[in-house]
Amino acid sequence: MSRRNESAPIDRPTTGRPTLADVAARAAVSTATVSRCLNSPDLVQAETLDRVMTAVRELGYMPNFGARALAAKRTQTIGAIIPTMENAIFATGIQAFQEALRDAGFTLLIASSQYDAAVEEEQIRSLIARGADGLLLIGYHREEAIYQFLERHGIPCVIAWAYDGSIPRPAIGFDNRGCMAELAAEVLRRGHRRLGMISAETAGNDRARERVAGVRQAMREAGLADDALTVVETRYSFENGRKALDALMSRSPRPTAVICGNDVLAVGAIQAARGLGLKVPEDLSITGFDDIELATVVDPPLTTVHVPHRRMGSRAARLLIDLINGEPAEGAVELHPEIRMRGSLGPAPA
Amino acid sequence: MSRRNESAPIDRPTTGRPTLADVAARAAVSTATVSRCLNSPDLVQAETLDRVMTAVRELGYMPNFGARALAAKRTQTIGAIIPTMENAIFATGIQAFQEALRDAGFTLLIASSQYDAAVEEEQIRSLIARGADGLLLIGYHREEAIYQFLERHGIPCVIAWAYDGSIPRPAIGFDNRGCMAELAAEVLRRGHRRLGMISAETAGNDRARERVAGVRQAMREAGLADDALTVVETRYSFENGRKALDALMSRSPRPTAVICGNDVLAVGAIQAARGLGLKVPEDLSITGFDDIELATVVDPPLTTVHVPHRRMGSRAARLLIDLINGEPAEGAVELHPEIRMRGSLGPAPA
DNA sequence: AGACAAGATGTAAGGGCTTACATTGCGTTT
DNA sequence: AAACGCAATGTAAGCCCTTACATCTTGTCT
Repeated sequence: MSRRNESAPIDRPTTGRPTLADVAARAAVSTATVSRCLNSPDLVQAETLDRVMTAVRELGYMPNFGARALAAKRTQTIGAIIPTMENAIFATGIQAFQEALRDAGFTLLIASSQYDAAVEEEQIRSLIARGADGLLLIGYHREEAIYQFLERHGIPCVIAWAYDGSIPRPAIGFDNRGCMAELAAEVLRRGHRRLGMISAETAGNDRARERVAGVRQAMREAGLADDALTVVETRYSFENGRKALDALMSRSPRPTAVICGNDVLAVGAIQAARGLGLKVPEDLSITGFDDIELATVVDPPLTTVHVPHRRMGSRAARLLIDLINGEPAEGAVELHPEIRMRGSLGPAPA
Repeated sequence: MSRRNESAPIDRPTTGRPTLADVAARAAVSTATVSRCLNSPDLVQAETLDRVMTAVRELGYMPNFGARALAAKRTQTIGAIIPTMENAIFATGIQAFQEALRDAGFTLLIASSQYDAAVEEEQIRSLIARGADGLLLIGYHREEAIYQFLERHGIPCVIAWAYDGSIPRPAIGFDNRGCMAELAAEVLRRGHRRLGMISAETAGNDRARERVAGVRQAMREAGLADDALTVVETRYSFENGRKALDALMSRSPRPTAVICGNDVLAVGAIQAARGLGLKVPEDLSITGFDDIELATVVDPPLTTVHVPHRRMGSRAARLLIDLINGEPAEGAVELHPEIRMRGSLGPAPA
């Protein structure tokens, strides 16, 4: 008679998922002890721990997340809602965010809102219903009621990809307006006087709005009239960048430089310019924003604003975890992107 | 005295999330009725329904996901584990998958495994612990024990991005080897006799392995010796594509065509070729695989295999939902990608 | 009018886990 | 040797839902 047979509990169910009770029975301890082995192993004697963990392994036991969340009122899960996963803009930052969370024992749940406020709201509810201990959201702009809702539920929330010192909310990001103004100033310094801008849709997107405002600000500072700028709004995609550039170039007089709200649009714009037989930057300068990997892959490489995505992601994680643990968090954090001068920006044609 | 005050329950807790019981009290019904209003509204009288839904709204009630999962033993949630979110390869397909799921009332949970089998396994467990009703996995290759584990737990699972008629498992994908063989045949037809290949790491990646096998198959069929092909393995990224091309070109004799395991590597390769002063396709032909949007953005545009990502995603969703509902599912589905001939492939230099 | 079916609602038993509190068994202290 | 404190473990009360079953109302049929 093998010892293994002896120690197997009589009534071990052979069907369905094993539960804490099954493990407890097999290890001949109470469910409380099994729970402790799993959650705070230092409270339990080495020998007992060993016996329990063996049983866990033998049964292939896996705690039921729902039950655990119900009993413990926390889930070690945090949720992030990003506008889109279709392009690389958020990928790097979120990746870093996830890595930092994992190091701290948290799991990340990601949802994408397609830049739609109603979808975002639904997803906030869904993530909270799923027991998210905290949330990462992109940009400040959303209905006040949502913030109140989060507050009422005691769900900490960090804003990323935007920074506004005047808003007292945990955030990590950068001054979209200021960065874009800086870049636009560089463009103007090169003699460009008629500008085009391809922006993301500004409705419900404060980052896009701020970037447009940044260009206008630089223009005012350079003494240019508002009508020296033509703005086209479109959704992020190569294809839309192409179309938008065609639209800008069909106007007269043509702009000599086109500032794009992000790199994806800028790459589309470069391609369209090539299609029109325009040389970049000799005939037309084009700039981007974000500095995704693609920016150095196109020809000519893109002059753009380098956003420190990885740093933003990992600090967002730290910020959020501090908030969840009730530790003193550092409030809003401002990062300082730098302009990367590359081949797509040149002097205005004579 | 306002009616509102009258109808408010005495002991309505003012703190924390409202529960079913709070709603029930406020609407003066039992918790069972509230539950029915939420889950099968047609079982309940219109007037009662109205009263309950009003209470739900007034309290901002939101069911607790964990409790619901515990009680109902299903979650209307399905999980997907993809190798990476860093590039666009899976983005489109997953997007379509998610949309189809949403239409059917399911929520998608996404995890990324970084092409690491151990991470994938951990994530499978985590998704199941979270109560996923079904799973989407990429490619067939993983330990048999994992499939048994899923079976034991009764979790339906669909494989995507790969199709192998000889494996009796619900799947939707395409014949990676066959498609690549077809493309390679086109390359050979143009007179190329010394080939290079930049592949993803083949360890634990059956799609990558199959694609390499496809190239070899085409070569054998054309009567070429195995050593006419040099393969470099690397992880997916522009940067790695660049380095790999440099490596291939430092050999002698140089290949006249480089077949890449996917479009991201191919774009990197094109860029590196430009850096070496090589003209594509006059001096060197380069091909990709996937036909992501980027393929038409580079210069020259990429000859590649067009994978119908959206179709694959939405049919994967249907397949999985059928399995979950115990309906007769259609087993493995084979899609037929087409080769897209573009500028990056030309005749072998004289 | 009485019997009965069908529809609407209520009652209460779990579902798997965590954790406050109770119990047990030691080694120490005096 | 009695008293005590502490470490290790057990007991059992929830956490918030869903749902089988019981109960109560109506309306219909004969």
